[in-house]
Amino acid sequence: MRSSTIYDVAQAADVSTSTVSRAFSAPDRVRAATREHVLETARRLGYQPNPHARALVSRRTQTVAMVVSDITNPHFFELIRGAELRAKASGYTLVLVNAEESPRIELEQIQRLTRSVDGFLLAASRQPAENLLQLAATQKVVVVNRRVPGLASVVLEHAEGCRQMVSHLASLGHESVVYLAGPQNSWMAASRWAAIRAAAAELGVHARRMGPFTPTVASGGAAADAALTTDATAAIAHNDLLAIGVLRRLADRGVRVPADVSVVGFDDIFAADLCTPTLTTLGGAHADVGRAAVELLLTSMDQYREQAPQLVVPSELILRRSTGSARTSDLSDR
Amino acid sequence: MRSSTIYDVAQAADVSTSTVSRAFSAPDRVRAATREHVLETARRLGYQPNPHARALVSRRTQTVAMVVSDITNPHFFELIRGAELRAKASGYTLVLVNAEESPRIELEQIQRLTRSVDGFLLAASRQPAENLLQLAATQKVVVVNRRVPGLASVVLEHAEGCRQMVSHLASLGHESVVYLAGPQNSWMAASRWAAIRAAAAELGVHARRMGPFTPTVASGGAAADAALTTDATAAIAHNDLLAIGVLRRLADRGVRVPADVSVVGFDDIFAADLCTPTLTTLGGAHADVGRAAVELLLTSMDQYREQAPQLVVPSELILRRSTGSARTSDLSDR
DNA sequence: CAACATTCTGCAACCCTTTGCCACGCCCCC
DNA sequence: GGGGGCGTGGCAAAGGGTTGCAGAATGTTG
Repeated sequence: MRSSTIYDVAQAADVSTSTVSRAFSAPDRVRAATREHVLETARRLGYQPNPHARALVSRRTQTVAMVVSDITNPHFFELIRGAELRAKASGYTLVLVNAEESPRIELEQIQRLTRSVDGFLLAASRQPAENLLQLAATQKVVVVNRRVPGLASVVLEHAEGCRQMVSHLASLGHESVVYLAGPQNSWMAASRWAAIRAAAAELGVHARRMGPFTPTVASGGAAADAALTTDATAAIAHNDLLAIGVLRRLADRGVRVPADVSVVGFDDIFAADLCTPTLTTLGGAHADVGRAAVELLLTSMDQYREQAPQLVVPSELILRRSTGSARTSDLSDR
Repeated sequence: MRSSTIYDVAQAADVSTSTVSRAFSAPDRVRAATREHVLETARRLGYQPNPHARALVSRRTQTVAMVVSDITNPHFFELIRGAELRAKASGYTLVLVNAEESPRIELEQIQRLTRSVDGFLLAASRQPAENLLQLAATQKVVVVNRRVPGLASVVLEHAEGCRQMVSHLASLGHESVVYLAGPQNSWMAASRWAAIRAAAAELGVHARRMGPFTPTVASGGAAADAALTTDATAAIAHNDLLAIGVLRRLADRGVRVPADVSVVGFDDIFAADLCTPTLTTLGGAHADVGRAAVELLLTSMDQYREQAPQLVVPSELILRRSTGSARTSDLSDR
């Protein structure tokens, strides 16, 4: 039972295929009465345009790809959800691609899809900037939670957020903090460290960086141990997963949080409000980030922009139980 | 800069387009030397077949769609991940579709995609069985965590799991349990209740069902309150999200878990090990479920099967802190 | 009513591959 | 030496739309 084509509709409506085509994709190029008649016939025949035939000539696939560095990171869920919803609202389909934290896989997957999608959303891309620029020369690209000069981007605000974070710790008496850094090639990791360092300097707090660490719960053990080799009274983990891993390890080692050490994370994932103690973290409307990114991508498809827009979605410091006053005595004296 | 087509390659390699096509998709229809030459030329020209042109005639898109009832449910993460990985391994792309817990949206999205994908993975579908059968008449379909006579399916074992769960509670002295049910149209909810009821009857435990509840943390409040209107000493929540909501509400109301009430969930989501108390739950290798589902779908595409296979992936009862001995006195006496 | 402008609509080429069918050359065998 | 079979490769027809161009129909104006 072959499904009906544009020919069937044309024949049934007694017009040419071009008229049928236009009735759908250029409604004002055909008289209202004719259009109605065609659409009605199409409906009656259950006609649905074949997306591949359409894509073949129009070079529009009505599909966008979202590449995430690690699909298992809960932080991306909201991002994906926002993007999916927004895409659907414009009749676009979202293809999800997992880079598995590997720049090579990321690139391979992108190559593979260049012909089948209209554009890419690159979330937390691990590619060097030049690769991205090169890609953007032939594809529509929006980078998410990363900024690359010349590329459209959406990031969750974090410079000011980091400042607030350090300031929050400073006000609790912390004089030495450690940043447990994310992956080497993560723009976010570098950017956060820069913001933390600047804020620390300004507030007279000593800040150091350790790592890099893979942003997973499993890596939290090593991160916690590293943090404990320092005199820092507060640890800022690259993300909530890492922070939760740190909390676990500290509990195992009998270090009290926040009495002995304060811990903060980034992302405000669902679990941050469940772990013990609950986690102070820099959150924000991740779904909005995803939504905005798709929006940027879609508008960039049908209008040329002199300058690539760089959007910033506000963040919010969520205070929970993992931060408290700095301990006054040395940890080893306890 | 138009990218190179099969014509360019054919011309450069001095063969016909059919030979180029066959060099790629039917390697043994062309002499080894010719094939090498063609492939080399293609490589040199950076030729990549246009997936749409290919799909148009071959009717194969190398894409499968996965429809989930709610993309924000962490339980699906592993499922999605397993499916994505398996699909990628066979050169397939995974399209993710969110049904937002709405049967209507679910159906619309499926319709929209019928022409652009080779098959559907329907996870926790909320459609009535007849809709699914009808869909399966024209599309390749594998249902996940649901069983429909006549359709290929993969489910995480839960009948035996529910038995273990009830048995675990019975051994702790619980004589009355309540099942806080999932959505009305969820096959899983019905199936779990049947298993729980059977096990309870067998073990001499009183079981009742309340609900339905939307399987979210937010609904946990109502579910907990409902549970407290009964004399049940243990609550089995439809999934971990609901269970976590229940835990929260119980804590707010000063009901101790597990001293006063035991709580168990399903899925073993990441957060189940983080909440307070940690949650006893029926877990399993969800990624395997996703993997198996894709596998079933892919094999069903190139080989006819008399009988639709129904796979069952083993589950595992994870004992944590939310279950303990049944209280001996009435809750209101406390 | 003629001349011209404006909408509509149809023709036909094109988008890029796949694939059924046929032709060719070669080897083998009788 | 002629015929059959097999391994290769080419021809050309899809596959289902979109779109530039031009002709037809309709409307406007003087």
